[in-house]
Amino acid sequence: MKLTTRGRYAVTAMLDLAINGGKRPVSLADISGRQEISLSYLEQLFAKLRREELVTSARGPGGGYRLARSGAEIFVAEIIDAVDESVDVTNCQGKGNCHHGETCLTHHLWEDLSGQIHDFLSQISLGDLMEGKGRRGSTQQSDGVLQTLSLR
Amino acid sequence: MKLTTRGRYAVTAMLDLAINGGKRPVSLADISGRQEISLSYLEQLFAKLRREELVTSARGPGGGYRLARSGAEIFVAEIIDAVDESVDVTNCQGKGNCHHGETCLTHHLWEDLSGQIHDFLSQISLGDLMEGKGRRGSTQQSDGVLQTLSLR
DNA sequence: CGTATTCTTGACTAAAATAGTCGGGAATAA
DNA sequence: TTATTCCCGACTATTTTAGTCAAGAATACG
Repeated sequence: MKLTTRGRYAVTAMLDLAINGGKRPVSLADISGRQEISLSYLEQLFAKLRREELVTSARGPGGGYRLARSGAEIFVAEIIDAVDESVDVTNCQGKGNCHHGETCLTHHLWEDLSGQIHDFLSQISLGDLMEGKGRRGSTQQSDGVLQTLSLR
Repeated sequence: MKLTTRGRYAVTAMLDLAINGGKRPVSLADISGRQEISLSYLEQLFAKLRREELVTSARGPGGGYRLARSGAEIFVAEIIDAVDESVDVTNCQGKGNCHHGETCLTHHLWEDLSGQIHDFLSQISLGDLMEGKGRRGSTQQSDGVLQTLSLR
């Protein structure tokens, strides 16, 4: 799991799609204009999002992209995974140069930690973000993880 | 909040320090050897960790670094914040070029999301990682957030 | 049919971040 | 006094990010 501006762009664009996409598909030019992301960069991102079947496309005038599923069924982790190939934690794996097992220990711990972040982001959907459930300090009632973490 | 290999290096190094640091300080050369991180790169990271008062240093033979507090009081988020300056989400802020408020909306949502990740990592200490509490699928009992997220 | 629109693809480039190098210094334990 | 270790700044190579460009394919619409 990696968390960079590219992932942010992808989540933002998908959120734009969730918000502005009704019956008609949304063109990348529209998203580009609203979110101030360059068109060609969006093209690259959406090529990956389409490959991972998070969006569907329609060519020609009036065409564009649609969410492949409802916003409630698309999770932030999926979006980030689609555009950000994850880090390789394989520094020492199998090489046997781990003195006293320590090298492998910390690597493994990091793997787990990044796995936890992944699990966490797997529970937040575009729908949640739209409804404001993703907001810290939200006063909404819910017994999910998001509420647990609304600390402020 | 950003999550890159640099942050991983820092967490790994701090974890090494937590594990191998008893009465005596731990030299960067030791960490470099164990974790296979270049010495000079570690120097840069520890300069920042020291500035943020997460570690203390001792010069001369037998010198090195110590955790500034106990592992139970040092949280993953602090470490990552110290070495990874956070992303600037200020693309449109104050510029008034947000058509229909949508641009600001998604930016704000992203800010919140990344804030949640930050909150999440603020609850995991080096001590937790050492004890294995940070492990997914851990069978240990605890009513904290870590347990909530141990999904597998 | 023709044309404008939009996705699709690949190659290329500029800028920034990451990871690492180098060399000189200052403190200090032995 | 010497080896060890932190400390610091400047420099460099590599990778990633972000963006450009150009050509092409599908398709709605007049």
